[in-house]
Order: sequence, then C-alpha cells, then structure tokens
Amino acid sequence: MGKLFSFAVSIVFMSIETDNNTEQKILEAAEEVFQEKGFDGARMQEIADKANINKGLLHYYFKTKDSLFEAIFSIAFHTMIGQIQSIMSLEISLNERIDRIVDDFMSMLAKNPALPRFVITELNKNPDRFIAKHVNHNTRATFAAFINSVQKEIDAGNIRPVDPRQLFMNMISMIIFPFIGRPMVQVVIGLNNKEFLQLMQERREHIKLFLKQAIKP
Amino acid sequence: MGKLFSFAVSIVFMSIETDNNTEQKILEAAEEVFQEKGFDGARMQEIADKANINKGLLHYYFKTKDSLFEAIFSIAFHTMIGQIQSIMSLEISLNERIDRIVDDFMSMLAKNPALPRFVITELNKNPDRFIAKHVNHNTRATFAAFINSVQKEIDAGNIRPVDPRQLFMNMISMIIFPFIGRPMVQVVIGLNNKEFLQLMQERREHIKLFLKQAIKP
DNA sequence: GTCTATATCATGATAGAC
DNA sequence: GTCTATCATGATATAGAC
Repeated sequence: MGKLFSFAVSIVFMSIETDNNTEQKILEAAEEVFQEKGFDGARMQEIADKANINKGLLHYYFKTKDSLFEAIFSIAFHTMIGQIQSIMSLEISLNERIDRIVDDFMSMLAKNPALPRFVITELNKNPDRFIAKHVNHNTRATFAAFINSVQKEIDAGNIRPVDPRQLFMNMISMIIFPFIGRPMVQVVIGLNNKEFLQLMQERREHIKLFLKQAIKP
Repeated sequence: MGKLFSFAVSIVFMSIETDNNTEQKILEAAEEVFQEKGFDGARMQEIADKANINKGLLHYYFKTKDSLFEAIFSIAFHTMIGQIQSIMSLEISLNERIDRIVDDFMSMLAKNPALPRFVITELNKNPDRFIAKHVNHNTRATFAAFINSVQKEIDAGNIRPVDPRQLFMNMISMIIFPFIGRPMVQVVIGLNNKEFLQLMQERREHIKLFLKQAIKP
C-alpha cells in the first residue's frame, strides 16, 4: 500500500509539473499498450518504443513486467470502482443518483473508452489475486448505503418495488456494455464510427429516461 | 467459407457419433483454453495436455496456433451473432421478442458463461480482420426488420416512442454484461458465487418486466 | 496417426560501459 | 540515468522414426 501511495503522489506531482520525466513517459506508454493489448499481448519492447527509451532503461524503472502492470492496473481498477462508489455514497434521491451516475460515468468512459474492457478482462483472468489486493473494507459498506436509499424510495411509494441489486446491474450494464461490446454492436446495428459516437451521445438522456420510466410506481 | 462449412459438418458428425476422435478432443480442449486465457495467453502445450496428446500431434491437426484459433473463434462468433439474429428475424410482437431474447440468450450464457467475454475481447483486439471475415450480408437486413417491427408498435400506440437502436443496446447490455463483468459485480454488490447465480436466475423475469415497464406508453 | 527430439525465434531480464 | 550487448527461457513449429 505504501508503494501505491507513493506512486499516486508521484502522478499528482507530475501532472502539476510540466516536466515530463522518464517515469511518467513510461507510465503513459504502458497504460496505452496494456489497455490495448492486455497483459499477455503487451510487449516490453513496444512500451519502451512508445516511451522513446530502450528496454534496459525500462527495466531500470520497473524491474519486471508484472510490477509495471500492477502500477497500471491499480490505477485503472480504482478509477472504475471509485467512479461507482463516489456516486453510491452520496446522500441524494434515486432520480438524482441516476442522473449523476449516467453523466459522470459516461463522461469518464468517453475520455477513456478502453478502461472497462481492460479492467474486466484482466479481472476475469485472475479474480482472486486482484480482488484480495485491491478491494478495501469500504466497498461493501458503500453498497449497503445504496440499498437503503432505494428501499426508502420504495417505502415512500416513489418507485415500484424492485430489487436494488438488479437495478444496480441494469444501470452499470447499460452504461458500460456499449463501450466494451462496441465492435459487435456496430456490426449488428450497422453503424460507422461517426454514427456510433452520435448514438452514444444521445444515449445519456435515453438511459436516464429509460431507467426512470422502468421504476415508476 | 468452404473450410468453415466442412468444419461445421464435422462437428455435427462428431456429436452424433459417440466416438471421441482426436480432432474433437483438440477442439474441446482449445475452446476451453482460448476462452479462458485468450489468444495471447493460450499455450499450445496446455491445449495438447488437456486433449491428452503431444504438441507434435496438435500441429499435425492444426498447422498453426492461428488456424486453431480461427476454428474456435468462428464457432463462438457465430453462436453469439446467430443467437441475436435468430430472435431478431422472427415475426412476433415486441413483448414476445423480449421474452424470447431474454430466455434464449440467458440459457445459452448459463451454459457457456465465458463466451461473450471471449468474443468481445478478441473482436476488440482486431475488429477489422474478424468483421470482414465473419459478417455476412444478412446481418444488416435482419436488424432492419427489427427496427420496422418496433416502429409498427410505436405507430400502433402499444409502446412509447423510443429509438429501436437504443432499445436493442439496452436489451443485450442487461443480458450480457453481468456475465462479462461478473467479478466486478460480485465485488461491488458483495455476493458469493451461490448468491450471484441465484440473482442471475431471478434476473430473467426481472429484465422482462423492467424492459416492458420502460417502454409502456 | 502418433510420438520424440530439435530447430528457430521472440521475449523478459541482466551485465556492464559511459 | 541511459545505453548496448547478451543471456536464459519458453513458445511455436518442424523433422523424422515408428
């Protein structure tokens, strides 16, 4: 955890400083290559090339491919989980929560469309290892708060009775899946890249309305 | 295309014959390993071990790793696309279509939970190559029929106005995503394996109701 | 068809000069 | 810190005996 912390600090530091030092160049290159190719498909040579350094120097900064991957995956995983948790834990109504989670999540994914596929693929290849390492004690407490807030709305008659866990799955499924399944979606619907992006833009308001409509009393 | 056809025939033949010959053992082993590890993570040695043969014999049946992968991916891709298309092309009402697509798709995924992640991951790594090779001319026509049928229901006032393409994305997102994102979903909600499977069982009826509720006039 | 042995090559990682 | 050169390993693929 100390390692992660110092790493996060260095990231913040770097984004403040305009100086683009070697470590930062490596991390940017590694993020790109790992997210695109996955751990198994990524090559240290390609990362070195993209960072404009040689393999020797790459191994000087990160002794092994595993340790470099860990640094990249850790940030990606916490970006995903953090996005979910931050919205879950707010003290707002379900309608506001829907608006926030759709807007925030889709803005983040528009900037980093490869993120969910990367996290989910690597998580599937080795669930135990990463979950034990990265999931903290707050994860469950945060979701419990979400369940309570949904139950309150049901009791108040604001929405129809619905399993909060299913509702949660519906929300993140509709938000995340089109990014992960983009090539398949484009093929089946028959969309070029421009049309797909247009549809994703319209999708924000569509999902908000669709969800609210589905849980109306 | 001739290769794929003769291959499909041999699959059918094998499932009729009880005789488990070497090629069939290889394909079963390869499907397992490729779906679990992906192309880059898969090892010919592991496939050979799982099929109880040696690497030399494996290369006798499939000259290259690529050709073996192509055989596996082709079946997987057409299973996914075919599942979607078969329901799209039926002449039934939207409500019946929702019931059918949820039941059929989720039954298939329950038997083969790793399938969508495999297809989508490999498709993302190399979209052009596979789409050019595997998508036929019927793909678009089938979806056009779906759009028409939704539009007819809107015109008849049976459902509220909704973009059929968004509706389609919502359907397949809610069905497929929990299988792909299972580890993340389990962590965030806090479910053990038994609880997750129970929730997925209940999910069929949940999705059907949720969708119909969302498009009610 | 099936096996063992081997060729060939790519990759992660290290050693050592500057 | 950065580079070049090299090692060691492991993976795909082939050759050839049976």
